[in-house]
Amino acid sequence: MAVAPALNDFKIPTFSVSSTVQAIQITPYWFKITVTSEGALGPLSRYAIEKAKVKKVAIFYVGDHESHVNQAAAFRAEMKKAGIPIVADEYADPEKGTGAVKITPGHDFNDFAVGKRHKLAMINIFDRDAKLNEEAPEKYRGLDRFKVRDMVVADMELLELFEKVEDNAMQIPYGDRSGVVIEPWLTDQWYADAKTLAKPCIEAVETGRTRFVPKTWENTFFEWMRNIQPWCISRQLWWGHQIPAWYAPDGHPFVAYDETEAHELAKKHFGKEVTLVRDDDVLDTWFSSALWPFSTLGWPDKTPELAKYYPGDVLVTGFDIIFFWVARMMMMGHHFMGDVPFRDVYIHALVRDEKGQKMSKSKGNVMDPLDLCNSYGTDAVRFTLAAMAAQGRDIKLAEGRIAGYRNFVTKIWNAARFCQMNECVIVPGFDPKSVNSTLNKWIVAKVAEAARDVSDAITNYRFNEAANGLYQFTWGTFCDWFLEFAKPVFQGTDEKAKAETRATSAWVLDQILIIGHPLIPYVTETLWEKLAEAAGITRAASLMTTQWPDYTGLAAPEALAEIDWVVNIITAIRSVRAEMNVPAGSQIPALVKDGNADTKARLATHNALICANARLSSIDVADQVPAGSAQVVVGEATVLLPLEGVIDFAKERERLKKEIAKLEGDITSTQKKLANEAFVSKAPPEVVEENRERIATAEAARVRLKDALARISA
RNA sequence: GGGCGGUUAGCUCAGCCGGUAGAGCGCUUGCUUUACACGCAAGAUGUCGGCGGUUCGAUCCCGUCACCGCCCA
Repeated sequence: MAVAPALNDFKIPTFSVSSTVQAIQITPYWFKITVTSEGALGPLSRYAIEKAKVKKVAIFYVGDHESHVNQAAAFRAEMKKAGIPIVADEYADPEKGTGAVKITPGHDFNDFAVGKRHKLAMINIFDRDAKLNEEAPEKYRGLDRFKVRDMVVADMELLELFEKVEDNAMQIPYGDRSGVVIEPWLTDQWYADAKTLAKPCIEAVETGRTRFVPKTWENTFFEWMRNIQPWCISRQLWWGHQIPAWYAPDGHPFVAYDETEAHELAKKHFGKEVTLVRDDDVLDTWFSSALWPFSTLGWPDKTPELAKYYPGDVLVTGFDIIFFWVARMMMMGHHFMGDVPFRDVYIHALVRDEKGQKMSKSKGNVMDPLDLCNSYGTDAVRFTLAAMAAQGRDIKLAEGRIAGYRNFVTKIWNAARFCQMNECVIVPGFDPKSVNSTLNKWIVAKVAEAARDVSDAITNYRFNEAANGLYQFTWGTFCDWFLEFAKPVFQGTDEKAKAETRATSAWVLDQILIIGHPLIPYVTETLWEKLAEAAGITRAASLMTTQWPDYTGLAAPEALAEIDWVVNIITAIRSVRAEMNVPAGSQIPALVKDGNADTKARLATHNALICANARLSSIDVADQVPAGSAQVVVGEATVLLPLEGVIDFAKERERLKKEIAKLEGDITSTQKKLANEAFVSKAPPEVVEENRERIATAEAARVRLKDALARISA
């Protein structure tokens, strides 16, 4: 064993069980300790009864301790006669009780620290079942701690030394599995020199050789590593790596690589062969686990895997593991490999239960991911966790969220089905740069944008943004608009356009699978295979090992502006229809007034598309406004829906007034801002300009809306 | 007691370098539009915890208070 442990004085173990601290009412007992004829020193506070059986308690004073001790000289002499030391220590609080308190260094963490400071005897009064041992007065030996507590009270009452019992809330640890109060218990343990091991790890984080994401977790790491205590590596379990320490008959320990070496050491020490007994304890789980980054790669052999994969790129883990695993892996990595085990440490959110409680196996409040997967699908669960994995925040897992993302997975499946029905088959060698139709250029550019967003987000460990980017593109852009716009093409007669749009659709779907794969691996991998099958091709690789594509050179600003305009005009018309309660099924004509050249051209090009999606019988350019039209402003133009006899014009007037009022509110506040000289002179010019444009746009729209209002108010 | 984080729509949560707030679910209204009702379309909803400060301008920066949570002692 290369990390030579030192036999430490003591450890106060809790048998490696996890415990929950509960506040319970316990009852400090007050006893009268009458020492001499000069009188009682007074009741000792917080006299935890089960510890009082031992004669050799230490009692100490605080504050003005010299005078206290002098005053109590007689008491002190008496205690000394009984072999009980009195010490002065800051630990006792004179504000509470009498300022004098008995301590039991062998049975309390704080008392242990006081005991060490004053070199007091550490007396253990329990056996491993928490029954009283031979250190206790004879009548208590072999009896259970709780029973003895009652007996001591009775005995003290008999001696008329019992003063009172008080209620006092205290934090008591209970074993999570046993449900029993856990008692500190003195045993010998092996320790590793954590301070030495920690030093290079601290430096690694300071110099950025290991990086925490989010950065704030550095503080947690530093705080712990800089104040690190010796690491107790002994565990009293029946399984695990046994501690490589052997004891001679006189108790002298030999730490060695194996038993043979231990014998050699013993022989050197004693000058003869002796019988050696190996320590029963096993190494702390974290000790063994800390070897993981390199032991899994073949260490201690110098394997090619070790050379290639050590150090790793990233460790993904929870913050509660920073103390345990992360720090330990770094210690061991540095010690054995001379380098950090990983470059980045991504601290992910902790998934809590619906009450915000940390899930724990021993607590039994774990939401079984398999159950969730059975209900919603594994992709939905995985996607939900990614979507909620915002940095620096815990996740309270809500099932509604999972159901929502389950729908998303279904949506992709249905989109693929739609593509299949429309013969959108993968065209080998398809070049997205080569597409001619504006619609196809538009979606290709949108793919590039979405892929870049998702990719950036993943690179920066912003998985929620990656999930959101994929979702918005797939559903909000590809399904809601592109496929809808592709429908007339598929049903049309322009074979050339049909072929290109089919090929483009298949390509886009493929890109969704690729960029979506890290988040929803199962549905994407399945579709990846099915789409290839349908196209009669063989994929070069499974989706999992497919290269992330290069999407450079796919931008198309003009196509983007053109189709975005189509989207806007359709949305605007739909909105008016819905607000005016135009029956969803009825096809109505529309007219466009005051459109510029661009608008007129786009209107001509996309006429059928707009009609189909806005449920229009026709849409044409018009100079005249028919009486009784609902009107909506789209950019510089106004769209008119002649609805004489169909709609309620009082309602339409209200609608227009409401929109005008909204615009006027905006205009007023922006004007106010621009009237502020300080703003104009101090704000960045582009911000000032932005506000000027805002006001111009709003005013233009207001003019058009007012016109519209005037037309139907006559 | 020390440290860290949180408080944003009914719920669960985003919001990067200060420039008039977003998502999912839920809700309202209307849809047998031949991929999808796990759907489509349209909509409503916010004193960005309170109070001060810095700034031309604060959900964002600073201070402070309140409440909630976590870690350590």
